[in-house]
Amino acid sequence: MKSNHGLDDRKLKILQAIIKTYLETGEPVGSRTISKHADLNLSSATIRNEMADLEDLGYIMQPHTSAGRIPSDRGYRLYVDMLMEEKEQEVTEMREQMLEKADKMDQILKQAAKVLAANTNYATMVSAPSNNRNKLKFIQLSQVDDEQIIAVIVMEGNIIKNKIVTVDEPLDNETLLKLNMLLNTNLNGMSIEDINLGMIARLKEQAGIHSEVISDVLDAVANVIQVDDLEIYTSGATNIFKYPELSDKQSAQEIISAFEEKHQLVNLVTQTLAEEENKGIQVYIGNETPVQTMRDCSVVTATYELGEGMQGTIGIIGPKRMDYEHVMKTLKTLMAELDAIFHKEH
Amino acid sequence: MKSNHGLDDRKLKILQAIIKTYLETGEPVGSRTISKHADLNLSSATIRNEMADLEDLGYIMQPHTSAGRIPSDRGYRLYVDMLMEEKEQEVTEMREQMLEKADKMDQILKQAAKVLAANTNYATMVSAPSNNRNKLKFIQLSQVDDEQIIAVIVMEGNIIKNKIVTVDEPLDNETLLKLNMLLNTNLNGMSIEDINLGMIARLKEQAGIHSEVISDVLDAVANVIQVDDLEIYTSGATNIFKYPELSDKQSAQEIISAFEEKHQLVNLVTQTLAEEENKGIQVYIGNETPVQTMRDCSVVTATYELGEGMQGTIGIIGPKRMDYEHVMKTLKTLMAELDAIFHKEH
DNA sequence: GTTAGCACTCAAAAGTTGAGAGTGCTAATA
DNA sequence: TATTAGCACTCTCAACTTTTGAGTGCTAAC
Repeated sequence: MKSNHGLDDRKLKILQAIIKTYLETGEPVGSRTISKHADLNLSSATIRNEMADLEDLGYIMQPHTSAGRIPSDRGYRLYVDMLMEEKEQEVTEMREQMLEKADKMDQILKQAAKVLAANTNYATMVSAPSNNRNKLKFIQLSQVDDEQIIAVIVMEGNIIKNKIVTVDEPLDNETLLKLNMLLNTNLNGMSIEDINLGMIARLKEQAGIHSEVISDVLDAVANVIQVDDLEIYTSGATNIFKYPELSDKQSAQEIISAFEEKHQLVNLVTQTLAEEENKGIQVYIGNETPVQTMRDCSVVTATYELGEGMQGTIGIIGPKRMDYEHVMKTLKTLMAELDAIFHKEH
Repeated sequence: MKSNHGLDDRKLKILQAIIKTYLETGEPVGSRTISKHADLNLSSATIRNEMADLEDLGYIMQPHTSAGRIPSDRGYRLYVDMLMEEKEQEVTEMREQMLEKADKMDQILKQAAKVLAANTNYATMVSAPSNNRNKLKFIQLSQVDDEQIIAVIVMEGNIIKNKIVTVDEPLDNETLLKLNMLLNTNLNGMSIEDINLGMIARLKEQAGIHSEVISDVLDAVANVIQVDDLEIYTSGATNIFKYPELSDKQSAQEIISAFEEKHQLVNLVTQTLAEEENKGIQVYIGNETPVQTMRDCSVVTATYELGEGMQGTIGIIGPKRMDYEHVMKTLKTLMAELDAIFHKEH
């Protein structure tokens, strides 16, 4: 009884057995089922007594009298916490930078979501790393036609953004060269957070009559890196149909909507990134979730880092009776995999 | 009895009444309901006789004895064909080019899908125009760092693509300039279909020792414009939950999957684009659909053209008892709207 | 402290019934 | 001859009842 949950060893074992069985079947589990469990040799009657206690303590509950028991959110929580303790040390090491070489980052992340979904049979999401602290690596303006200039912005990690800027009259080659020089010497290595008003004023001043172009370009830079621009890739939303408890019309509609309108998932990302203390894997059970429509689900998220404060989120959404053990293992593997990919194609 | 469907006027009217009523209610419609219809003054008994005929002819059917009738695919087809005839002339004019100024084309199309879904309460998809025949407008190589060159490719309609090319050692400024000149003078105004082996050989020859870079860039061009790259934006997939006949687990799962894995929708796009004769609006009813998973739906598609053979597809997917009239009208309006948007921001 | 046994509860599945909607057929009507 | 009224019949659906079986709590015995 060292932990603060106030359960003796036997109760813990029974609780664990209940949860595991429930994870497999999705049906309330009765005393008889548990009594047949190999490792603890107890009659169903004894189990019943213990179950009554566990229910009083709030770890399990009955959907109705004379049904078996199902784990409560609190029960899940205890179970997950125990799992976490076991895995903790292994988890920490996997956060490694997978920076550089990501021309096709979007494709890789999309694929990651897909693989994860296929592997777990749950719904998954992967957010692209936020670019707030990412540094500018290269900016270039080019004249496309008489009225249009294209600004190409490349950031660390080879994230590329473009913006068409419309001008009244074409800029001559020399001016373009000058502006490019100006932008690159001043902005190289800066993050969006580094670019303050003073710097902007300075740039504009130096640009002279072309300050407007600079303005537009800086707008583009800011815009391009905006948080609400946050790309989110999803996969396997329809997996929820595999779990009857989530696939009544109402729930299915809500959950799938969230996956369709990805902005609903942004909460999940920001929340996950906000929880500093636990940078590894996080589990939201039922009402703990930041996304209201997923209150009947469990959500497991992990933060990955591409170095330099660029971090993204991976999430798995499934029923509360999710196979937490497998999910965590798979998350870890995926991280390793991603790592390998980002490094392989040097 | 001018048309070849072999129905006299009265039968036609009754069929129409049946279909319209069914579109509203979603329930099988009985003879009594129709007999109360204002414009044809007939007793239910007469209607029954006519209904029996219509059933023999395959236009309607009974889900079971002593239920009302529902339209068969063939019935819908006739109904839709008649609608089409009415609308045909108006439809043709709306195909106008909405070329130029589409830096944010993707956002506009995404929004278009959303609006369409909100307006119709069906699921919608919008495909970005295929770039097969789109012309290159501007290509530029720039050195990003020692090992990397970025190729920026701008096409008519301001569709921008990037590709990072890795090189063994940095190219000096002069070489870059030369290569840029080479690429632009040769490729400007060409479509991907225009670039043949001869041209490639010529380019490589002129590039001398840097032919490899040219190779990579051309690969990039080809890749970037690939058909399977076909962007498809979707919205309102969960609308299908509004139609009981589509929202049993099985169907919902299948349909929503198609929307999630957009590649399943590619068929729809290619098929639509393939049907040359009818460039306006197309309707696939039930089994007519090119997407197997939508065999219980109706799919209405329209082709839009951005000039120069760049065309995309808009699709609406809903139950067979779709409000065809409204859908077609909305499709038209959307086209007009898109047109306005693409021209407003000159 | 553990267990066997029994009465009790409840949900889900399987029947049962009645109402309602709709049909097909026949005979009467215009 | 085309239309209609009327009636017997069919079938689904919803409401209700019954049965079954899993599971419980409690008590008394080990």
